[in-house]
Amino acid sequence: MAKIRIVLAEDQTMLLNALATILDLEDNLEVVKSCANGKQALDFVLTNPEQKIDIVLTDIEMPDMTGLELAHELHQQKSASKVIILTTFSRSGYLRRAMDSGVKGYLLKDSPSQDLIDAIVKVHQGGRAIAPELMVDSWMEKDPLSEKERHALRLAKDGMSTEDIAAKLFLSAGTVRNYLSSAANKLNAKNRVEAARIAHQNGWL
Amino acid sequence: MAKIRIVLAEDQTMLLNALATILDLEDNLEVVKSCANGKQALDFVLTNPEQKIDIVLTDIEMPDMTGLELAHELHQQKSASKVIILTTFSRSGYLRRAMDSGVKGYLLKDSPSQDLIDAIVKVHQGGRAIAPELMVDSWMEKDPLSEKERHALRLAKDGMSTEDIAAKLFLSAGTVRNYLSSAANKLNAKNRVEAARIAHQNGWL
DNA sequence: AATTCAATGTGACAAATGTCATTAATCGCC
DNA sequence: GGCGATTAATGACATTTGTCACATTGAATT
Repeated sequence: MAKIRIVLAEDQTMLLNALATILDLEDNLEVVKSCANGKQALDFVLTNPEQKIDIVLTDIEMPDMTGLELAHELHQQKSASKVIILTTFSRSGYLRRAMDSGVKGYLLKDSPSQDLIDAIVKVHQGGRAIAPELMVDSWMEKDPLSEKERHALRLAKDGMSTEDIAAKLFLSAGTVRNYLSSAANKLNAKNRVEAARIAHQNGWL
Repeated sequence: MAKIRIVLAEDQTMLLNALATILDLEDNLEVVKSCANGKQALDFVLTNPEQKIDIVLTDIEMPDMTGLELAHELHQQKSASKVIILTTFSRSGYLRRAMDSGVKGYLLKDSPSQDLIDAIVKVHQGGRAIAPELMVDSWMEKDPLSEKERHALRLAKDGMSTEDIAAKLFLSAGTVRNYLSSAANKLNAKNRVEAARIAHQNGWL
């Protein structure tokens, strides 16, 4: 029987190498390519359709292109390759966005490597594989923030002043304060810093 | 020739499993035990001296006991086992503390897995192995913060108000503001948030 | 006992932030 | 054209934060 053909995308080289090695040890799996970011993986899959990639296994937070963007693009292009997300973060916002992009599997780096192998097989056979931790709590509410609020919060998180944020977003300082205020209000935070923390934890930034 | 005997400490199970597998594939290496945090590794090494562990390979940020604490303890107890740190973060503060605890190797998870294997052998032979990225920039200045400043900053980072921080540290609000102000001043930050970010990036929190 | 020193606290003021009501401009839509 | 919805801006005011000069306290040193 043909092996399951896999592309990896993961920016931690150590983990990328290690995963490639252990997956290749399985005799029903074959790692066709290892990529350091989503862009590389997307290019490879789209420009080499003859490679018939079954599974794209990807981290989320990576430079250049995140795993969520990768999944979104593949979905748009109606690629036959199925995406499995492998990430550190159990953030409900991430899971939701992944689901919206037709992702078939979502695992945490906390789980044992055997789970990953099981998930790959399961997804290849047409199933789904979602880490149980995620089903439990965090399917809940969806991102309440507007685009502007999100952008302002992202900058505020690093300690930028209202003025600086306003300059960067081409808005007036007052408007920025309004956005940050309403964001904090939506998130039940006492100030912009707490708001940024909450949004970040939920994968909304 | 006897294999190099290794204990692993890493809280990401996926990476822990994967590392154990690829290191065991090398015929001069042997992974004796895999631990999910520093405490487990410390216990194992100290209570089983007959195991003659050559290398303790550990992550830094882990629950229960960090890799830096583990290294410190082993150093205190004059253990013969040599410690290699494997971490995501190239923070000068971490490297400095590691060195102070007699650590022999400090690698980044960004490097290829072969580097790790090389480093293990090199350290076992009595050498050192420090990721080149670290030698370059960040050996520089040392932590300028006082204990109080550090504590206050740590709380401010999550968005706590001056009042709340004061309550938690059993100080007056004014004192807390003084500490945060002087911390921001030392770090050339414009406010507490930026100060916290800088301190965090340098491994001083 | 007098002196030094560090840690903590206070008060006063400036600057930044949070909150809210209101207005203006723009766009889609009937 | 008129209507509601969205987006941006403004002004006013309260609260929080940043800065600094200056007590107060207590422990350590002389």
